[in-house]
Amino acid sequence: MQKARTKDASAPVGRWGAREAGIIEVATRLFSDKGYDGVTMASVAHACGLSEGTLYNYFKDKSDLAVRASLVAFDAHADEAETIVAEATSLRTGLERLIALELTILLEARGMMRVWLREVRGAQDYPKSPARGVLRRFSGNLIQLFEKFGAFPDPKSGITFSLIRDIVFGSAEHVVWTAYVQGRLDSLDIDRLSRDLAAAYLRAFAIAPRKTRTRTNGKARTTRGAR
Amino acid sequence: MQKARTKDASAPVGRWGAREAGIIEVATRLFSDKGYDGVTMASVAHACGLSEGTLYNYFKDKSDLAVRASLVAFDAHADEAETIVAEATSLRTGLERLIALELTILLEARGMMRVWLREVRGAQDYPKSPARGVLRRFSGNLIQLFEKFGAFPDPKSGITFSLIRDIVFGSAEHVVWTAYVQGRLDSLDIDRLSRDLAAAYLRAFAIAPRKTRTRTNGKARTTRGAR
Amino acid sequence: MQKARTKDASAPVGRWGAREAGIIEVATRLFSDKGYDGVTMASVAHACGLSEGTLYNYFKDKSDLAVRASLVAFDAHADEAETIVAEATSLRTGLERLIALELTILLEARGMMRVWLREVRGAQDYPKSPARGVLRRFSGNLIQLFEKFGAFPDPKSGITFSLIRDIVFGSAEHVVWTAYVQGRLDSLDIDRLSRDLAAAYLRAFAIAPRKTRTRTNGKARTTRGAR
Amino acid sequence: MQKARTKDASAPVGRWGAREAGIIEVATRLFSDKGYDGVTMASVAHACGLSEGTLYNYFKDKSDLAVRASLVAFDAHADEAETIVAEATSLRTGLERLIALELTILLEARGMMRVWLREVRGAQDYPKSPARGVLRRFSGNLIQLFEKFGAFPDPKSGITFSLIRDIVFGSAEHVVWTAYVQGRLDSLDIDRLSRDLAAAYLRAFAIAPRKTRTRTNGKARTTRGAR
DNA sequence: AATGAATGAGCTTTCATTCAT
DNA sequence: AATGAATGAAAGCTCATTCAT
Repeated sequence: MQKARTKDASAPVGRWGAREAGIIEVATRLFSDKGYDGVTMASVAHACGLSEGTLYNYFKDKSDLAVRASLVAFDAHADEAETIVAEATSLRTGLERLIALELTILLEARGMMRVWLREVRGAQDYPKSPARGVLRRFSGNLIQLFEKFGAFPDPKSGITFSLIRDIVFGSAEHVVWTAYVQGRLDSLDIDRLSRDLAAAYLRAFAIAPRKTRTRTNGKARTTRGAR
Repeated sequence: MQKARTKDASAPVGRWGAREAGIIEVATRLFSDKGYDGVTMASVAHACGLSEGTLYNYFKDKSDLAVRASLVAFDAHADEAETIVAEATSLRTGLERLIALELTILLEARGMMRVWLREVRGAQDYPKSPARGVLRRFSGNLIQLFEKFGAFPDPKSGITFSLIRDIVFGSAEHVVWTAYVQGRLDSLDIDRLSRDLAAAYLRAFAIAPRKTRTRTNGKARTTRGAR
Repeated sequence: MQKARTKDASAPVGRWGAREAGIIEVATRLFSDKGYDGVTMASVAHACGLSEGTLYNYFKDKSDLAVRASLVAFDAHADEAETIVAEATSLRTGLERLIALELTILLEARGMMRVWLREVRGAQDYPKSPARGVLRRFSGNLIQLFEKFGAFPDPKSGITFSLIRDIVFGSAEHVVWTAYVQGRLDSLDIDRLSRDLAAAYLRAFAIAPRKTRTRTNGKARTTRGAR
Repeated sequence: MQKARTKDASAPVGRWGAREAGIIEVATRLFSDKGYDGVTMASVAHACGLSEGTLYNYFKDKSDLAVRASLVAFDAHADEAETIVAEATSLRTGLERLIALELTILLEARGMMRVWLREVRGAQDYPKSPARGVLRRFSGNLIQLFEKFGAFPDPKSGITFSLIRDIVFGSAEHVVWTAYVQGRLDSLDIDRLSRDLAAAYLRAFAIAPRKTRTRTNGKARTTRGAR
């Protein structure tokens, strides 16, 4: 799959990499706008100022291009998410920023998510490793945020980190989709939405501090402690 | 295939309806599995044991087939949802059952939702009335459930009914999708999941009784009753 | 080709003939409006209040229907032309009326002419006899009109009856077609056009009286002699 | 067929143009023989030794192919007509040559006229400019010929330039069509026919010199002035 | 005779992919 | 490496025709 990199590690790779990166950048924009089926290889080539055949020197086929573009996109997003978690000074603000990030991604790259889901997660035979890794890195940040602040859902509540992830990401997706379908994308107030959703989630996820963390006031303000 | 007009005079309609219903049933399964673009008219015809042209005796075009299939599916689901709301004795149990219904639908017809959104809601020229009506009837039930029990989100929380709908449906979709991708569909415990989610939502949606309702003891079992 | 007429010569034939005539009438209207390719057997059946299969009890196939309809139409037109010739009191007025008839036919049944040309005259294997006969009868009337008044083109002019027929019919066809394409059909003044064209033709066709007719003063003013 | 890009740098355009021209040539022949509906893209491709898809690299769709083929044909013809008018030394000889040209065109491309009328003049949305221009250039030459020699129909005769055009073109079309149907195409004597028709038309169109032209000796006899 | 659902060949068009240059 | 013309397998859809009832 991977295009045979030249033996020389220096410039050629860079050159080559630059060309590849350029294609991916263009393709990402197109996929985001029009979705997988709405993009033709010809349109990608044209937008790159290349010929169709050239694309096949860099990517095995259309699916490969989509997958690689997805990986790059998600990799970047995962980096942002990581930064958010690292810089977070409270669970609440961190959560707000993660939600805002997710909403922004969906807003800007609605189609890319579909591509990801369809081509990456959907393909059984695709080597899961890189995709898995990136996805894990991305959605894992949400969990790490909670762990960073020693916030764990009460086992009795049935809420798991996995469920939290589904709720946060699923809700965001549906919110954006609904807005899109109703033609309200422009009026989406991401900041406000993120705050409201974060607050709701913190109420929802019966959060309890974990013993490992030195929590003086332990049990009491679990929910509130999330502030 | 078989003409088989029964002797009974009213039968033809039934027969014809049966054929149509049969096609819709097959198409629903295919759309659910593969999505709109993944299904060809030829594949539907083949799966029905019919020729391609025959489909066009029953459905104007592919979009019409998808829309009609969606309507049938959602109509049935809307009926179920209505019953649930009507029979609900508490907000909590009603919510649990609505969530369970949604999870079940998604489990059985994952792709159909997409088809609906794409072909029905997306098509500007399609006579909105039936589609709109069905959709409203379906997703509206969630809201009606809350209203039935006089439960309204606190305006200060930023939570609206629209947001509630997005959270409930979006989360459900993502939960099922994740389970599907991870091959855990069979081990989904819908009942437990529904209970846990309902409980989380009731905590999340800062519910307050509404003054307009003359329910002297009102406040009592609204927010708290939801517990 | 001909549908097996029932043995009984009386009513059944009439009945059957009436049904057939009805179909032809409807088909003629449709062909005239939309042309051969613009008409589907289904549309004919629907317009007749019949089912598609029934048409095939009366007509071998679509071409047969078109041919038979053409024959009927041209037969009727030939009758009209015959009447015009029979009633004509002068070459000029007779010519005017024949031209007017031709223009009217083209105006009302533009598509039918095409059908005739395509399916009847174009088909090599179709038994030429009936079609040939009708056509001869129709276009032959123009020649008979000239003969009736002893008007024969001067052999030295190169003008033959065949050429006269081509000029008269060809011009009419082009006039109507041009008007149609330019959307001026409604403003066509058939009477005036017929008069002007007839006059022009009489100037054009160097007409000489034939000896057989006792018209002593014949030769001189050909144009005027045409009166 | 053969890729064969010549070494010459300017050649590619030529080559490409040659390929396109080759397709148009083949298509023109087919359209001429069978008419628009009688020609399938597959048949064109096959006749070119190309695959169907290839046609779409050169032409947007079937209509585009027909239109472009028409334009090429009419453009060439319009050039010829222009030359004839420019070189004409008398109305009579010019008219004879224009008629001969028209007869030749129809002989070679009977069906193309229909395609032109249907696809080019019939299409409202087609950029009228090139098509309009070519058509005007072509049929306008007939009128310009008359104007060149100061020959204008007598207003009282009802004959207009538009009608002259219809008569000349319509008659030619019908003459060729009749000959075709009767299998006499080979025996058409175009030169003689052109002379006879031109003479007839000059008798028919009550031609008068126009006052605007300073032709004091206009000498009255319009018919004769046309000589 | 009449029906009309079923057929299936055929149409136009798209597009991922290949390969000679 | 790059090109881009050529490919050909689908796709959605239409419609004349058939045939069991």
